[in-house]
Amino acid sequence: MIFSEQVICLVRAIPAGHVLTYGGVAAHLEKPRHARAVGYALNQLPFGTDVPWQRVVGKHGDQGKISLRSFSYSRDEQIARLKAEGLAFNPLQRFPLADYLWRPAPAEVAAILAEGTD
DNA sequence: GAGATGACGGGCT
DNA sequence: AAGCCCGCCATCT
Repeated sequence: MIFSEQVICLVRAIPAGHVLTYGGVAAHLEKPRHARAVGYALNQLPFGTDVPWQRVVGKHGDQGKISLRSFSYSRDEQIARLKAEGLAFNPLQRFPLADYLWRPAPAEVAAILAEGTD
């Protein structure tokens, strides 16, 4: 299973109402410096995919932020989806990561990746 | 195989 | 506080 497949597999397992940062996804895959590669992997998702890509956000200190450099969906679209899942954004369109970060146990992550392998 | 690209992140200005 | 720069890596050309 190549890196981008692991990324998609893990992102699909993020529960509604929770988020992961790009670097966080990479960290769970035991490759903490692969944040950019995570973004690259999500970029390959087709429009209308069932993968909850909106749950992967940028990290800005202790705040989560939707700051896309280029993306087919609009920034508002991602924020709207997250609000629908219960996230409360600041006026600055940011939110405290600590309140919504998904924290799966390493064993749980391993199990999720194992399922994806099939 | 070498150079360019990108849904990143941290540090410095 | 907002932006620029640079290092990071998987992929694409």
